[in-house]
Amino acid sequence: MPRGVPKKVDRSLASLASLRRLPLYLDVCRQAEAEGLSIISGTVIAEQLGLEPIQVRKDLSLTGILGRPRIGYALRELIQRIEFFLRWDVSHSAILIGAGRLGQALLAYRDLRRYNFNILFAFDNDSQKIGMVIEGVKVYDIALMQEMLQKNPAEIAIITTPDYVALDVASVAYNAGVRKFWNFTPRRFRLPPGVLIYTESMLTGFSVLSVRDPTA
Amino acid sequence: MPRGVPKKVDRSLASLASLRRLPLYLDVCRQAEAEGLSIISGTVIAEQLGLEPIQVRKDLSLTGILGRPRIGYALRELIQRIEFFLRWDVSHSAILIGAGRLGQALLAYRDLRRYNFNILFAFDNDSQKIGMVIEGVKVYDIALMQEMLQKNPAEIAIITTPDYVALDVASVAYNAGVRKFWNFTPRRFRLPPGVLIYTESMLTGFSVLSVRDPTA
DNA sequence: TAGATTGTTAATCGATTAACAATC
DNA sequence: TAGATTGTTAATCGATTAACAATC
Repeated sequence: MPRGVPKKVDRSLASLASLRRLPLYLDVCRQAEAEGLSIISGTVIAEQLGLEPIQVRKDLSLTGILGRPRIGYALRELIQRIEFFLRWDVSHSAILIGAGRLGQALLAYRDLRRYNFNILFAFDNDSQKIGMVIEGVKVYDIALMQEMLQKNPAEIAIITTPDYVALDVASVAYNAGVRKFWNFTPRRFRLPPGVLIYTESMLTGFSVLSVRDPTA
Repeated sequence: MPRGVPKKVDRSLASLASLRRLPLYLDVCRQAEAEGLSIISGTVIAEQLGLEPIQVRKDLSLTGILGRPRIGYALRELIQRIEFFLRWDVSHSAILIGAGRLGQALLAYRDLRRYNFNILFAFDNDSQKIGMVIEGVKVYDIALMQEMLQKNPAEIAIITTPDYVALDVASVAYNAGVRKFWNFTPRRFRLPPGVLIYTESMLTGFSVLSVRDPTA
């Protein structure tokens, strides 16, 4: 195939499934690089993840990278292209709503930070927590959220409140301009069109674990 | 279509996608029941979740339920059939490895408890935490894990440790007979065949939130 | 060179959606 | 009854996998 021809990167071409696999490839690549390698083949990536090589190649082609037959992909370039494709090369600002145990666990999640996920502020309604600094992030009174968001726009709102207030706090953030929500409560909610809500439900993991047979 | 004919329930027919939607239906049904309804149609469920009615009907048929044209499904029966299909009608025993903030958040996750997810013990290597009782679950020295597991078999091991010990603690649990793992660390690991590992990675959510356009 | 790996085009597979008779 | 909803069969859609020429 012709080399040196830049391919167009179209993020809308990526399926949800591909989007979920790309971080896995990135992880394998980073580890390989840490081990001193400078080149990696799709076959090797596939092997480490228990996937098919063709699937890896197809996914990687989304990033526009061109590999060398018989050799593989240049590691550094591949890492950069995956990060670029996922937009992890630029900062993503976020606020955390609900500074309980789950929220605090997220504040401490190293990999998010490493990939430019920046939590600006945390909010809570518990006077015990207000004023605390957790993992370098200060906790503010939730009553100040709308005002603070208007002064400091954030791309993403993380919702780690009790579920019965999820919609309320999300609505406030929405009114202050937030259009992406990362919902960790078991309650799903809807907002006006033009909003992206990604819900992490523990129940999906539990359903897979209870139904699937490990020996199958 | 013929009514009163019992349909066979085959859990292996369910795709991962269907398995993820079933808890959503269950949630809608429980809410409807709480509101005093005794019947619900696939159309209404679909509407509340923003899905297509045909998809809901197809998924629900997995549970073997038969609805009535023009009417819908009997709520109580539907709830029971979904719970049965997901095996949430029987208890699932688990141990928690790593009683940090994330682990504690899971101990407090009400919906898991409600669906018969039973965390028997927690383990940690922090002497500060050993002996504590969190949400009714006692924290033991991780050195006791293998021994305690052999006396009290658990179906699932939840891994909420730092990532660099994930494989180690999983191996111990594996040797003590655990065959299902719920991995909350960003590190993927492999165990011998015949093991089910479900990994919750925050990076998948982040990748979707950073790439997808809310207005699209 | 020989042979492994890439990228593309085509085939397969599986899941979603459409169509529609049955029926409450 | 008329019309909404079910369950099934068929069609469509999209993702995965296979095949294979190009090539390092």
